[in-house]
Amino acid sequence: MNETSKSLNFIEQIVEEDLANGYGREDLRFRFPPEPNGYLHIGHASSICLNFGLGLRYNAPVNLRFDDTNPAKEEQEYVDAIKKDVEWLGFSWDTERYASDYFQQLYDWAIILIKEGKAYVDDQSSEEMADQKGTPTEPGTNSPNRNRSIEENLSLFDQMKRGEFGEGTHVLRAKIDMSSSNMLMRDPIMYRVLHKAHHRTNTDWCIYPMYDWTHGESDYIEQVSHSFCTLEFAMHRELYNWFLDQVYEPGKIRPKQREFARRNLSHTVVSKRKLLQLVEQGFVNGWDDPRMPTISGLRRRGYTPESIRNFVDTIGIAKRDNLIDVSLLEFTIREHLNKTTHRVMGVLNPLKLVITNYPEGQTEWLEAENSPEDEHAGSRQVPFSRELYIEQDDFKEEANKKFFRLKLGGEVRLKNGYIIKAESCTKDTDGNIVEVQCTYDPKSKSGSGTEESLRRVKGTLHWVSIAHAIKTEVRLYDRLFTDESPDTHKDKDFLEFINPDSLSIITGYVEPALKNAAIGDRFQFQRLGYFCVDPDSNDNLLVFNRTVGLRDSWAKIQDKK
RNA sequence: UGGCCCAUGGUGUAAUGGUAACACUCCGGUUUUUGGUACCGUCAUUCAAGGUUCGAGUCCUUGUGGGCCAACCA
Repeated sequence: MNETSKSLNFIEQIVEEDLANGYGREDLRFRFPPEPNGYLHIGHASSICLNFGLGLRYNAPVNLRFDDTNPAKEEQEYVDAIKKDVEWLGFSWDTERYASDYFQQLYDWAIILIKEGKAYVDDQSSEEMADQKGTPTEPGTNSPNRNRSIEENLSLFDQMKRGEFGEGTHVLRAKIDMSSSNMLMRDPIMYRVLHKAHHRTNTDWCIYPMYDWTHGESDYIEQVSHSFCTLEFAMHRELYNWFLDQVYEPGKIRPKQREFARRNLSHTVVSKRKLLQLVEQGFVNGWDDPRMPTISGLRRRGYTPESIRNFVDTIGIAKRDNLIDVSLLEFTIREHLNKTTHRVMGVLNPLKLVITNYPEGQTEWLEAENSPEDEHAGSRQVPFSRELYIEQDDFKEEANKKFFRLKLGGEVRLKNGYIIKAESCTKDTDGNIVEVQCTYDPKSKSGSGTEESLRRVKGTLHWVSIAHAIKTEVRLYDRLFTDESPDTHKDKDFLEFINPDSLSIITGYVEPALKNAAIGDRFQFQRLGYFCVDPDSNDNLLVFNRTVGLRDSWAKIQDKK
């Protein structure tokens, strides 16, 4: 990681400035603080790479802290998935923390606040409190309970803790300023009553701290130096600092919150709430559905950690609203897979090709290069015979000069094999071409060095020998939404933009070398794209996911017509 | 009609008062036994108006546009 020539993003600059102003390098500490209420998505990858990247850059510890203050939404399943995803992306945390580890400390501090007259118990309804809250343009009014005695507050809060009150009946509020221009400073709630079991503390508590009261104090407990979050928390900073003021002791590290813009990806949604909706309402088959922008979905789709890190690095960190084109993500995965995958042949829309002058029953094993990008990748043998499958798109009875593929009377090379010439074709009663008959030039075998083998023909087709091919299931994915920014329409729900054709499942035929492919293995199906073996595969059936297609300039030429 | 934040090619990000650049996309071309890859090239950028300065994308003012803020969510 030689970053010397690379410019710093504004977050890195903040750290650099602190260092320049005397901040101790050894005092640097960061954290990645997910709430375990859903799976991590590509947007989180930015935050992960930012925080763990800072840790790597400064050799500083980075904690993985679960922000688990709401037992109503959080589950162990999510904790496990998050840990797996962070590790898979290639990062190691210093210590695994939970905000729930700090419930006792938070409670003790809350008692102090009450004793200092800085917090009070309110037993009004949420509606009443909302009314008193005012609006962004009008100040709020004080709660009638705002000036309860310290003794009464202590007693009430104790009763809350002991479970004597029902949910929604009592809260502990910080006494700050009901007329602040910042709504969050209008006596924010610190604790609410929740008679729910927590995934870690079980039923030890029935009062749970709110985000604002928890987050900054957790940073402080862990002595995190820089606490980076997304822009929607910018207004929370004032409160974050106010809460810190209440507990801060000189000499300790005082965490600093700064905000950056979350990354939006085109043609999808990057919000745990909306992704959960897609899962729960069955628009996708789970959080790791390959169409999901989740880390687990991308992993199953065939994305590599390297490509995601490279993507994140390319899109950078800033403060303005953004909508990153998914084509950039596709570029980074193609870039990595081009260099790392072996080339194989598979046919997705088969058209039977019969080589009429090739001996019946004969099989010949042709040598095929595994990767033109890697001279050490070696080669393999591919069976060739009289009856093959080629792609339906690769044959036309008649076509103009721009069509480099097979047409009647025309020649193409079969990749790694021979030059063939289409002689005739047969059709079914509906006029669909069902078979092509051709002849081959026995002297044109690839790599044989003969004059005929060196002849240049414009088109090269991939193919499989019908008798040797493995029948597989292939899942083709398209963008999940038809709109580039489905959740930013004020008058329309994002679900209205679901792409009904985001998944199509077809039967494909691949060369026998893939017989022993393992789950997760990635390949380039030549001329088609990158594919990986899905976990749904079993001994009887290989299932492939198309990670991404190859760039297709022929398709572009077609589109123009 | 309050507060906070933001504004650089189609997209994203740099330029830290001194020649506006990089990547992706788009378009065109060269090479090619993948219409892939690689390589070359074209088009295209500082929201507006004032001000400070020898010099402003950068600093100041005002406007305009966009985002966020009134969950016992995070």
